[in-house]
Amino acid sequence: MSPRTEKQFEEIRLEKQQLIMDTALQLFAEYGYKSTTISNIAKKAGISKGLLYNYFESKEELVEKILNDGLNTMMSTFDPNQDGVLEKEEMEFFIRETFKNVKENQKFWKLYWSISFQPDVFKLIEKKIDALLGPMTKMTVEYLRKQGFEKPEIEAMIFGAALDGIALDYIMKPDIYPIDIVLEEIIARYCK
Amino acid sequence: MSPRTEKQFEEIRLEKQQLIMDTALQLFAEYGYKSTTISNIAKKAGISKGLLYNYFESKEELVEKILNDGLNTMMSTFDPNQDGVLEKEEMEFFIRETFKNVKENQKFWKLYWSISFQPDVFKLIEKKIDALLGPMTKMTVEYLRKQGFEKPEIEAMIFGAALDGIALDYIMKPDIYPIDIVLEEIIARYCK
Amino acid sequence: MSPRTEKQFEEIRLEKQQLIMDTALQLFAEYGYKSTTISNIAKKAGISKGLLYNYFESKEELVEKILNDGLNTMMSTFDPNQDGVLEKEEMEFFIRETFKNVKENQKFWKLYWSISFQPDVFKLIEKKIDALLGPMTKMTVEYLRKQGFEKPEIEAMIFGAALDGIALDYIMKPDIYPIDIVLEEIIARYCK
Amino acid sequence: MSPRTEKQFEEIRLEKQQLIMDTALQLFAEYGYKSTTISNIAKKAGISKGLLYNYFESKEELVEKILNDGLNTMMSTFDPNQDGVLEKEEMEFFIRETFKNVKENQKFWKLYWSISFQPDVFKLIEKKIDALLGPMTKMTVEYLRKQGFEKPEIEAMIFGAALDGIALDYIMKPDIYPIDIVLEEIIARYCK
DNA sequence: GATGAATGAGGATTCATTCAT
DNA sequence: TATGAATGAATCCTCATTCAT
Repeated sequence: MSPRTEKQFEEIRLEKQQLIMDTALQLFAEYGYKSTTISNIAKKAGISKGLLYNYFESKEELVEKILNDGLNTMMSTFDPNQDGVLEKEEMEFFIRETFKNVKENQKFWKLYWSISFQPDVFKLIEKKIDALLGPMTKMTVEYLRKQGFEKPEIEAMIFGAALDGIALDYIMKPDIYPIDIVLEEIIARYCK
Repeated sequence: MSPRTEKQFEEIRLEKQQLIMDTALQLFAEYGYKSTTISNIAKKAGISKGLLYNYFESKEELVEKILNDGLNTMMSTFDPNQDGVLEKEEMEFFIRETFKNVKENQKFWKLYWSISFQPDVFKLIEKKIDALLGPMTKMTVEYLRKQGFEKPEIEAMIFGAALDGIALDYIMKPDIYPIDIVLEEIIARYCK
Repeated sequence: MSPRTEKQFEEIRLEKQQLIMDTALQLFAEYGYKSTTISNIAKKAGISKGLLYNYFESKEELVEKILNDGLNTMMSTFDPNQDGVLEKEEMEFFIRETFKNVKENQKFWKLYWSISFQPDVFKLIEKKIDALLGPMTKMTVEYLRKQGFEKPEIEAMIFGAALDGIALDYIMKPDIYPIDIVLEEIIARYCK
Repeated sequence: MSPRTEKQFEEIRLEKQQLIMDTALQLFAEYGYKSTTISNIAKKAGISKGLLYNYFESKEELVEKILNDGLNTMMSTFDPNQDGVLEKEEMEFFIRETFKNVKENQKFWKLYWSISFQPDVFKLIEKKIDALLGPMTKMTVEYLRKQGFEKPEIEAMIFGAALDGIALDYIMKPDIYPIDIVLEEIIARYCK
């Protein structure tokens, strides 16, 4: 009879918010952002449309939060000790973690790539992406220089492109892509 | 009412059809397929919506034709003598042509990538893509084996991923991406 | 569980009810009835939506009670001795009281006027308004006749319109409208 | 078989636009702006919802255009020779025209008054109203001064309030309000 | 061939109200 | 008494597509 405590409400909110985000991510990844409707999400999550708007102000805010969450997870694996310098072990760790992340969060990556080509949605995370990519590239160049690569700037481009391409190819055919083997080869090539 | 007149009509038809496809591609690339409306296309092409439907049965058919055209262009550069075997010169030619194509048809590639993550649209060209990718991979593997790469299957994956990734990175930042230098490096690495 | 406790409960109930009505009136006046949501009211009053429905059965009942309260306050200033006849002093008293009321309850008047043009809401108080206006007009006519006006029926119309118009103009620009001066002029003209 | 000419299209557009505006005004006046839905308007106008948006970008734009049209009509009757000075005949003309307008366009005036208390809608025409009212007041004051009124500023307030109030009272009870008689009395009082 | 008015199903969003706790 | 999560009908608006001219 007594009302729920604040803590109980907080719990409900967190759980339901996560449920909505998970469901939305799943559908966004499967059908694309534009082709997924709020109705679809609500139905699949087993809630009403109205409730979704109790948790997210708009479809845009929903996708933005999903993207931010995913990006934060990814960021945390790059340069863990935050000293601006990548050691060989850190690079290997980063590659392994990134691909572990890609494997575990295929849906996020599908969404991310798909969003990349829809300016009206991509703008929501553009700044964050830029803030993320700049330092990563710089540190990668320095790392490759230290590793003795002759043209580290170009190599960084190729390295980055390879990672992007591998992730992409894997995402598109996860069942048949031999990602682990490819991954070991990349590590052997760049972290020796 | 001479035959010439009919021929002219046919020419006009083809020109207008091309105009519509060009305009649509431009908008699809800039705003995404879903965010581009038939009205936008018609207005930008300077024609009426009705006329557009005189040339294309639906928005889907329009994008399908655009994608098919682009894919055909690309296919023609791979294994030009159609003997199923890639020589070093052919591979170099293919890489150069592909990237020339990427540079010249950025819009097509943007559309292509964006479409890749929208199953309801991608299904329109899925078969064609698969028919294209299978032989390409096989031939690339053989090529790499001939070139003396130890694990040609894995190398083909990395090679393909690198090309994909480079194309992607370039498409997203065409103004700052040093595509020519990266390209020469790739050729040096795979066509020596 | 002494009777005092119950009385306190009752007091709390009344206080809270008043709080809700005050808050609602404020928002109705500022944003209009339709543009004010139950959520807005509850948040501004610092209570939950559920509690609001504990005090009022619906948004309509809430606005109805607010309007009734305001009208009752106003009625009490007209013909205080309830003899159906207006003396000069009573008329002056009425005018002064009315405008004191208008100045003190601008929000109520804003709501009242706004409601007047929304039949679905106005119907809630229509009867009361008619019951109020009929006698007022009649008594005003008699008063003006006694005062020697030639066409008291017409004059009553003009008199009423002037009061309405002044109230309206003041409500819309309360900071710059010289209501006191205008008021004295009206009194000078009709209560000499 | 041949397409409609531009002129024909223009005609259709003008007619239909007017139909929509007329229908909308009727419903806005009868039920209020917020209580009138786009569906209501479309159904009553015998068109589809979509078509309405072919003519007006939004419900707001629709009401804005209706209000602007009505205000323009009204403006044209004030100070017809545009010399910034009101002669007795001009004032009489203005009063007569205004009330003719009020009688003929009751719906517009109902909408106008109702809108006045909904800031989110009123803001659409606020500037225009202010630009209209300033000069009108000033010219009225000068007129009253010329006419020998002792406190022309105050009289202008009362005059304006009376006109507002009369219009309002008439609008609310058009069937029983003796507007013509009241009007003559006003003219007799202010244009002698 | 060419036009753009017209349709209507469908999508995002709002909000009064209910109800389990 | 008090809370706010939850509902769903209703609202504004969009857009691929059709069709009379």
